Amino acid sequence: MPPLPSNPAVIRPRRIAHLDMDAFYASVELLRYPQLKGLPVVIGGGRRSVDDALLAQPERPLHKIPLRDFPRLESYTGRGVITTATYAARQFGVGSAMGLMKAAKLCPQAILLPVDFAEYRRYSRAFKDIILDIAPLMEDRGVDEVYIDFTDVPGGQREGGRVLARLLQKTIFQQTGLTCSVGVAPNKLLAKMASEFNKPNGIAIVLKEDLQDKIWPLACRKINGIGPKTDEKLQSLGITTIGELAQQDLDWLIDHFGPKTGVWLHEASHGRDDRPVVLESEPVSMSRETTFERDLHAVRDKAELGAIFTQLCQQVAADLARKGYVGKTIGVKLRYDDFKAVTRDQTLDHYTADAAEIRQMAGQCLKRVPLAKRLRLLGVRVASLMRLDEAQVHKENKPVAPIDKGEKAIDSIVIEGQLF
DNA sequence: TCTGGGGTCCTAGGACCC
DNA sequence: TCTGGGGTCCTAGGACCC
Repeated sequence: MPPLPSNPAVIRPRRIAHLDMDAFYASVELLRYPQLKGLPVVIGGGRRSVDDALLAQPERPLHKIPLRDFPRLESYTGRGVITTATYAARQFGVGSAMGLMKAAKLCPQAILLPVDFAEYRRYSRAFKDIILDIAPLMEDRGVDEVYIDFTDVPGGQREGGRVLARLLQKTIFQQTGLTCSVGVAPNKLLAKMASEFNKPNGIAIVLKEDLQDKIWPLACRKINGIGPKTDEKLQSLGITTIGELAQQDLDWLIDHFGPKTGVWLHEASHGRDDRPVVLESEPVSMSRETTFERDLHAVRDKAELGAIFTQLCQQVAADLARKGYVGKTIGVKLRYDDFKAVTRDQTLDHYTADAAEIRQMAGQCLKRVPLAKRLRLLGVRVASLMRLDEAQVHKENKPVAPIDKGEKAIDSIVIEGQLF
């Protein structure tokens, strides 16, 4: 067999960057409220408008609001969790995902700001547009993170990527006032780890030959994809660092973690990862869920639950419509007061984005779930999505069941539903 | 006064078809 | 008639990430 023709695009060593905004939500808030700089600030909580007091005086600019007018953590009651905490707040031991009530005990004087996703999304769009102008191969990984393929960007190979990383940092800071950290490496796996090395406002370059010195001493948990469960299992097997993981025999890893995870652990520990930078992707599902202010009972709180349920269905339907999708797998999610969760879903023979139809199907799913225990969360999900424009093409080819139930109001279905 | 909300991907069993 | 596969879809749960 003749040798395959060489493909320079494949052989060329990749330079992949991971760019991570520093303390993104907190930094955006500090642009609005610079008077909070250096203070313990916690962002989180539900939709209760803790900054009503601030907005109540529009003639007073935000940056002039005196500290005493900001709400404090100690006055919070509810089930929210911390989304972000500033460094000053972290000194007190509070951190991401911690319940606000618990945080209030550790640092009652901390200032509590509500999460303002609309504002964070604006800044997210802004910094991503800046990146796209400079380096067009960008993968969106959420509101504050991206991967960027430096390989073919002019200057992307200089100093291992440092020159381009510096340019991105500088431009983003000039245009938004926000700092970020960048890691550049031969692949996404290593780039992600590298971006943490010199936080905040740092750059780290990792080359293939740096594996032993820079990666192997790290805890296994630093690998994106090894979470608390896998880490615990690794620890129980006596493996703490990535280097120790790399020492393990592939067959031994497969025995303990299965073929897929076993191979992946082996590859990751050796710094190997050939995932491409993905520029565009289609959503798989859309959902809405809510945790109640107090646990609700399916029978005793039937009316309240029914109203919430309907609202969730309407929100999902609105999300689908706004983004231009239809779906055919409808499901519910419940979390009981003991925090155990269950899901039920069912697939239709046609696509829909209709609130009433979603409500009806979700109601069917709900009937298959035990409802003796009290509930703390209810969610509605639509999956198996298709873009609306494609769905319409399908519809022309072969007619599907009617999506529009017309004036058959949601209210009537709520009454008919017998859900609780 | 523990533990949000919105996602993706994987596994595993069963149904069903070829 | 019996046996054995493979492939795909559906469903439930769980790990993980931002």
